[in-house]
Amino acid sequence: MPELPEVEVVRRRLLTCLPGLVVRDVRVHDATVCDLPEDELRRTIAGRRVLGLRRRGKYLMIDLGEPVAAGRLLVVHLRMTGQLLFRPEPRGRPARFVITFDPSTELHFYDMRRFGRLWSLDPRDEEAFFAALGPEPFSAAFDVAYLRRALAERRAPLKAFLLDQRRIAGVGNIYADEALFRARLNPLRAAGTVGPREAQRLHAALLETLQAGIDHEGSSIESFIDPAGRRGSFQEILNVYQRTGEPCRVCGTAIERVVVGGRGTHYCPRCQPRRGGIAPTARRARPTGPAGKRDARGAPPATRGAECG
DNA sequence: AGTGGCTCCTGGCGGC
DNA sequence: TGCCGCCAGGAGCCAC
Repeated sequence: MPELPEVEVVRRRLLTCLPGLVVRDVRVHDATVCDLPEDELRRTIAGRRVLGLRRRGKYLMIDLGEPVAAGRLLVVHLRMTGQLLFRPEPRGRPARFVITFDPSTELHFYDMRRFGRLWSLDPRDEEAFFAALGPEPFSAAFDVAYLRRALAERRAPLKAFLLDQRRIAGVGNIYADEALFRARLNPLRAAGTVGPREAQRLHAALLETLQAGIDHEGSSIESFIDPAGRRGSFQEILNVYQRTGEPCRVCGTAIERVVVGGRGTHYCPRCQPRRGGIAPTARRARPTGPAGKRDARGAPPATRGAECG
C-alpha cells in the first residue's frame, strides 16, 4: 500500500525525468479515475510544461505551468494498488490513464483495485483541497507539542489515531504498526492515555520509521513498484507488520494480530504491553498465516520500464 | 464533535 | 476440478 514513503519514492523518481517536459496528450481509459471527463482534462493540461513535483501526505502533485499564467495542478492518489510507470511492458489490462509528454515520454497509471484517483485543479483551490489533511510528519508543524495536543483526550485506539489523515498526513497501516512497535506502545491504547515521554517516543518513532521506509525505497508488499519498475526493500526489515505468529525480533514473543478500526494490526504483546487503558472497540482476529505469503500475491515482477520513458 | 462501521474493488486462496 | 465466498485496505460517507 503506498503510504508517505512510497509516494515520496515515486516523487523523487519522477523528479529526475518530468520537469521541463510538456504535456502532449492524456488518455483516460477508466472514467471513474478522474474528476473530469477526458476531453475536459485534456483541455486543462495539454500544452503545459511540468514545473515540479510535490507531495502532501499520500498525494502526489504535478505542478504544470505555461502557457496559461494561472497554471494547473495535477493530483494523484495511488490508494491501494496504484502504480505510475514510465512506458511499461504491455499488460493484460490497459492503464487507467496515460499522459504523454514531449519529448517522447509516457506515464502510465495502473491500478488493479481501481481505488486510485486523479484530479486536475486550479492551483488556487489547492489549500481547500488539502484543508482536512493534518501536518506533514517532516514539517516543523509536526513537533512533539503538536502530537501531544492531537493525542489529548482522544478515546480512539492509538492505531486508529495514526491512520486518521486529519491528525497526521501520510501514515498508513504498515508504518503505523511499525512506528508503534518502535515506540513500544500498544496499538489498542486509547490515544489520550499516552504520557509526555511516550508521546516523545512516538514522535521520534514515526519520523524514524517513515525515513527508514524512504531510505529503503518503500515497501513492496502488495504491488508497489516505482516509476522505473523497481521494488522497495522495507518489507524485508518489518518488525511486526504481517508477521503474525512469528517471533519478535527483540524478545522472541510471537507477534499477535488484532483488528482495529477495521484494519489488521500487528504488535508484540511483550514489547508493547497493554498499559494505560485499552480502547473498547478492538476485537481479536484470526491470524492471516505466515508473513511473506502476501508478498507473493499480487506483487508483480519488477518490469523493465524505461528509466524516463 | 468524535468515533465506528460500511462501501468501493479485485485477485488470490481456502473450503466444499 | 470447479465454484463460491472471504479477505485485504485508503478514504469518503453515514449513523449514533
